[in-house]
Amino acid sequence: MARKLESQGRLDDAARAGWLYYVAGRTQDEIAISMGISRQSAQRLVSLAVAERLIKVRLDHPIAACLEYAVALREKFKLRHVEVVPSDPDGTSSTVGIAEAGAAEIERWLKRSDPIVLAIGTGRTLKAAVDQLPAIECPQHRVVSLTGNIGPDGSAAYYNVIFSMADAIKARHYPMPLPVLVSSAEERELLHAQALVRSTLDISAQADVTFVGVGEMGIEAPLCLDGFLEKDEMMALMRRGAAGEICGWVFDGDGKLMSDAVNDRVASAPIPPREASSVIGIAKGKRKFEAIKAAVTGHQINGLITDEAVAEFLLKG
Amino acid sequence: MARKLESQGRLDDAARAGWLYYVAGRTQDEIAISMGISRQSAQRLVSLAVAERLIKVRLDHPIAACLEYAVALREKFKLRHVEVVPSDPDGTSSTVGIAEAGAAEIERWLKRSDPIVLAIGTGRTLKAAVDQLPAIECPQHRVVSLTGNIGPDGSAAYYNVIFSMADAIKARHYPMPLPVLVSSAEERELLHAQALVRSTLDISAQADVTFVGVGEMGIEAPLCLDGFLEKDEMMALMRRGAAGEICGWVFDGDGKLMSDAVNDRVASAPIPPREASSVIGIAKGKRKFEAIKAAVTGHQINGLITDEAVAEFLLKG
DNA sequence: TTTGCTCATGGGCAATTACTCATAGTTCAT
DNA sequence: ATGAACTATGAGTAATTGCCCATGAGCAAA
Repeated sequence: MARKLESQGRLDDAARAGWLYYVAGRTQDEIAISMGISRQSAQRLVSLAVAERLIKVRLDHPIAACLEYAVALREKFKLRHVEVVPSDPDGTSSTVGIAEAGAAEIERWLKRSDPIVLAIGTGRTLKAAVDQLPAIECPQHRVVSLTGNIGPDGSAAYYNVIFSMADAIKARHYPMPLPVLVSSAEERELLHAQALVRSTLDISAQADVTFVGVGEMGIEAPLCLDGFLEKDEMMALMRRGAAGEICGWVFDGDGKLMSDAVNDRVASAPIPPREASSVIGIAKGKRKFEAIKAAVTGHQINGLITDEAVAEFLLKG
Repeated sequence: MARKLESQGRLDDAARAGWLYYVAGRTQDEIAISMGISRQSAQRLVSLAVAERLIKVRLDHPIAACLEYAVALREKFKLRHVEVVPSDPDGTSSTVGIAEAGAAEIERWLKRSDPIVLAIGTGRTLKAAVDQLPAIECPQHRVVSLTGNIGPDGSAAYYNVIFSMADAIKARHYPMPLPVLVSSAEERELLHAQALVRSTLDISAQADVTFVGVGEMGIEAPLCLDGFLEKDEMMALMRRGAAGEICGWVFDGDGKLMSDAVNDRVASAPIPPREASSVIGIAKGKRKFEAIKAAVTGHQINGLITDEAVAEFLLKG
């Protein structure tokens, strides 16, 4: 009884100390004096108030929700790095917000003074992110492309990510003079045997960090729009369970790379190992929901930069 | 890049840093590393988040002493709702603590799903409370001002409570384009006859809950500081027995509205009926002792949010 | 009464945070 | 272009806080 009252009184004191500290903004010394206790006791009361969750802190800013999503996603999918940007309610652009966040993350890596190998995929989102990079000279790093920069018609690349990037940061760069998809597995072997391509592939395998887009399936998918896949090929792929692709590598709903004729024709470098390096996907948008979910589920990527809408979807299931 | 965007981004960063510091409990060093900035910059962002009121702290614990005071006050003055916050021993601010408590109570009403009419007075304390409100959308409610928002010199309001509030909660709002005091009873009638003012008055009479400040008498009183009353008018009022005012309505030591020339000039809406609705006063401080006592004694208010010092005073007499 | 346990306390110290100051970069008016 | 005014930055330092530990009070069981 007395014990109970005592500890009740202690909680009251904790509440009072916590109030004086967090709400009134007094120092623990002042609190100690006004409550007639030692500073250490005041400190204990304040931390007790926190431990007992008497003190509720909340952040009144759109960012708050994003940060909470990020923590939850990192936990749920065992990711190394997650960034969630606020969704633009009526934004139609698929790159606004996310591009800036992607650029900021790329920049963080570039600012390192020790030399790193940075691998880059392709796609509209990635291009938008790279376009946000400021001109910072990083001659110590190397940038390597995972995917070819040749269009299906033999023309130069659509989303010329690596050249834009190298231009901005003045680093050595290793493009891949191939299309994303070639006509057969045999052709791929032939092309990959070329010395130039060979060295690019070797470097890509050493990547410290990789940034890739995540492509969805469907007749509006990048692979179709850019002419690498015909509509009927795409439909067939989807019937076989394809959920999305990264650098052309098609995976199913569990995020497993498919044993499929299409994957045999992918000329891109393999996605660098997720165990040893950071592979960060940059993607958002309703159309990519399933593709992103599959990618994180199957650990095709171990980092994700996305928006609130995607985060909600991923946490819901 | 636009300056606007820059400072927006800075607030975002501040929010992020504040969240990491207060909610996630990281040190400023860790935050600095993860955001790629110096420790000092991280510290600045955290304090910016506090300064910009992005961080809201509240104490979720009825401190025994305060709770006892509250019960005793509710009993003694037949009040519907009493809240007592701890006094800050040597705090000079007249709003610290009470503003958060006021905001929490306002929030409780706003969270109701059935539409209500919420009436609001004016004053520094009320403004401080409203500034603590988070952004919650309550389009079902209506907010009406009891007092004018025009200064004695014709300028816009001093403590623009209702606009701040409407801004935070996105509800329909009905301000009153009048000064607190006009020159004569006749002018008041004339102004009150205007259609716009008329409808605001009608709505205010239907208020489900009302939040008001309690003003004291004296040459330091709000009415004087804000220029509505000259010093000699105030002195005369006090000689005639004035003890305090709510929305400009002056009452005596028993809390009875005075039959006085000054009250004939008050352009505010009448205080909504205490029998049918909650009228909650928010006030603390030694200078307001007598005014608050009169207000609760005469049932000008039937709810009170105040601090320990006032509670002790009210219970002593 | 003794023993053994729990727990609050205050001292001391290391970690963390707040603040001041000098400097470098920017803006803006001349 | 030039310089004043302003702002952000990093270093350095003082203030504040967090934590470990030895101590002793309170209390229940032996």
